[in-house]
Amino acid sequence: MEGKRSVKMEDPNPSSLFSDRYLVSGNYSLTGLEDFTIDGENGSLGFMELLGVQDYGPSVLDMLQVIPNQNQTSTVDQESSEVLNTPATPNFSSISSESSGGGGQNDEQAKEVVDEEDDEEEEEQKQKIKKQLKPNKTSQKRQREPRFAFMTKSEVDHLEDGYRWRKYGQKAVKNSPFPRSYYRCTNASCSVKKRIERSLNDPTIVMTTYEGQHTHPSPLMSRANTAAALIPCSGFSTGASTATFMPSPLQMSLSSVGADQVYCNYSTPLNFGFMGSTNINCAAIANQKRFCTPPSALITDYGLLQDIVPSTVRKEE
DNA sequence: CGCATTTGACCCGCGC
DNA sequence: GCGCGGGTCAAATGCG
Repeated sequence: MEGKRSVKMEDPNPSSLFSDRYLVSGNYSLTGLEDFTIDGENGSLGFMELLGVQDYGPSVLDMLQVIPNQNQTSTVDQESSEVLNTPATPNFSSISSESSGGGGQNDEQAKEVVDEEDDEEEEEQKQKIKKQLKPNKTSQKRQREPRFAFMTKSEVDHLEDGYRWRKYGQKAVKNSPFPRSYYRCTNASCSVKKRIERSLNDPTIVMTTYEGQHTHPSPLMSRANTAAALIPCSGFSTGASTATFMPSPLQMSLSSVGADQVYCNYSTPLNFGFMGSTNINCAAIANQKRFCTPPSALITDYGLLQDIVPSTVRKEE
């Protein structure tokens, strides 16, 4: 276990570090995985709350909140306020596309003959089914789950976060050479989605946007909850310390991902305590850490705050 | 064989 | 109304 390290928010050149759009007040202390707090102006859903992790174990991010300035993010706030109370409704409506009519064809040949027509009819039927389903889905304006985005300086796009994800889509992003990937939680009863894309401003930064709340514990968490919580990666105490705020150039990313709240983490979200295997986390962190900006002189006392906001990212818009 | 990924098609909302 | 871009679906494909 490492001793606590305290860091004052105003120490590492806050004017350039933190966007004026994201108000943060108070001091926070950096430790392995505990006693890390950042006080915003108002309380709202925390990252882990939205992920539904808070019920399953201790987390640094339980106490971490980044509150956007309301003036600047009013549109986002409005949207989020619309959906915050929306229960997570599973999207898995079982549609039995089997032809209800059936019409038992005993004769194979007759079946083949009819197949072509059936194909068209089936297509039409499918279209009808779709159209019938549409109003149910869209009669009400599609409600969006609260979103959380955070940024991670990482070589790999898809960061291990303790949950299992299934990729269901990928789209090219306008004005960006990097595609956006869409993932859905593999748990059948869980409708959480996440999007992953690389920052246009800094390709080494991965923007991960979570949408919805997990309705189940992390698969890894259930196995290695205690171990992960008790044995932080001592070699990379960045788990807590890298949670930070939106540098100016990346503010654009906030709007692009449509997140309600944004966490910025230039190391990795991997060792946030709620994660699973410590070994896995450490390895991943070690791998990703190499892409962080060297922290120069502040690494001892200030953790990796300079990692958090590399100078290259702090350029003006 | 089961599950995950890929990828083109489709749908929808929004701005003009 | 139309076009564009974001988001999702689902068949095809890959992989262990």
